Amino acid sequence: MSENIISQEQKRKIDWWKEKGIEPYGRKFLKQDIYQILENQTGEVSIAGRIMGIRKHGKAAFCDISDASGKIQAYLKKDIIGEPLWENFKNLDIGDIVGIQGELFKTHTEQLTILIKNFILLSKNLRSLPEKWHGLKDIEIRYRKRYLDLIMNHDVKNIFITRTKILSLIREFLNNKNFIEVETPMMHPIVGGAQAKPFITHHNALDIDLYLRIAPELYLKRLLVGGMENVYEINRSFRNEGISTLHNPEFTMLEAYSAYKDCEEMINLTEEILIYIIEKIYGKTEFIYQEKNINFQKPWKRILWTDIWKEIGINQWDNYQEVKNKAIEYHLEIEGNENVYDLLDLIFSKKIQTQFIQPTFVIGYPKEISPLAKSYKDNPDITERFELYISGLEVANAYSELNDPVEQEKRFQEEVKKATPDRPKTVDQDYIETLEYGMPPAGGLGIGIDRMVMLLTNSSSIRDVILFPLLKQKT
RNA sequence: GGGCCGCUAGCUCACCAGGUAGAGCACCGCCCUUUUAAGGCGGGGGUAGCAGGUUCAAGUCCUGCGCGGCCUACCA
Repeated sequence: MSENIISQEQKRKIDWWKEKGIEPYGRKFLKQDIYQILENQTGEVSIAGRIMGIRKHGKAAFCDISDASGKIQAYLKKDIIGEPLWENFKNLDIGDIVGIQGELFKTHTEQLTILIKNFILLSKNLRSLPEKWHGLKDIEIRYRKRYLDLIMNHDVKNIFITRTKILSLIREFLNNKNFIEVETPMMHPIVGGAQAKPFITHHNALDIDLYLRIAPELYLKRLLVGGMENVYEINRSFRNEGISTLHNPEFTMLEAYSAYKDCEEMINLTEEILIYIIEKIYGKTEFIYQEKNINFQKPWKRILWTDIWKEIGINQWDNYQEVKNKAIEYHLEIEGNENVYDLLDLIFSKKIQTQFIQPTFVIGYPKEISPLAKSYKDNPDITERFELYISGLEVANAYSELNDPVEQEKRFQEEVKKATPDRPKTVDQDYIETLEYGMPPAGGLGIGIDRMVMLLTNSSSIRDVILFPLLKQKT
């Protein structure tokens, strides 16, 4: 891909308009939405939009005009608009933005068309649009120049409209349940709330390093202490890790917390939210993702995390040798320095998770990998936590929140022992102090919005649901 | 980070036994007043991602680099 240079022809055209005394970049124009016109089908109309096609026929021409709401054909006749406007028209190109006034009629083929009586150039396009038939296919250009992707590829626009719709539906659902939407800091003095490498930035006036948040969790739970019983945030988190079809360095998460609830109630909430959205988007509780039908009719499958290991023949999930043998049996690549949790995660992500096509709650994760979750009363090694898998993708993570400050401090200290330079860990004393004031028992839920949008728009890459995914700069 | 693939006109793509670059759309000129991938005739436009190498000769073969895609490794 090379930076294209504005051609002599295109410069000549700009000059042509200027010489005519017409500003090629116009101003406010009173327009109707094309969609409305297509609905009403009659009368004098005024529209504005981008010229997507021109078919000239001697001293007449057809144009396709498209705006945010739709696309309509316009017909131009020299003997109606007169010589001067006809000359102007000859200096329009595909891609120009114009305002048009005219009257609706139907062509011989019964196509609703605007008979142009007057038009005005509102913005000159100096670069030729991608090819009208094949459109813009180059994936790199589609991501780098998303505006072209949106102009040329109708489906792409729909994906982002659906994304916005999903976000409104989530807010609508939670607001109706008396949840309060809040905004918490994006810049954190201490890394917390998840296991991930953070981005580091610096505040000059305070002369301190700050971390872009990897999760909002600890701030949202401070709000539980403050008496907000149902809170949520939908916003970006940042993780300084690899980029893939499932990972973008900045991504959007929903985190919701509900006081006096627990993990089990978060399962209900998760089911309700998803079904609410899916029914509003699809009008039913199932849809196709990547050629597989996914059915959200309740009850959704539930499986205990500990039972997963029994099912594949591991008697003691915390028996390192037994787990390692299984990993070897599966021909998984291991380096030797993994602990038992690493190996379990490896087996899970390679061999187990991909099988959970239908919505599946995996319930009861070990304490060691769940530092913010409350343990079961009768089993201190396992926490009241679930992850939801759909089509092999981890979509949600939730648990009963640990609200015991003494226990939380111990857990933090264990985490600090696992810290690496890449993944700094600090005991968040301020958070411990917050818990010391008393946090109500609560359930917390996190949903990866981008992945959910992927599922609901049948997108195979996270880049297809993020308007401007991070790409390397071209040098 | 590793593996595979791609990068040719603004866009979509050809040419690939190495012989000095083509088509369609877009753009320009002429003809055409109900087309819709409108049509007809003519025209302009390319340091073939970048840098080396092999060769009489490289878009084509080799090496390195850049960017991207897919797979793979870690976080959601």
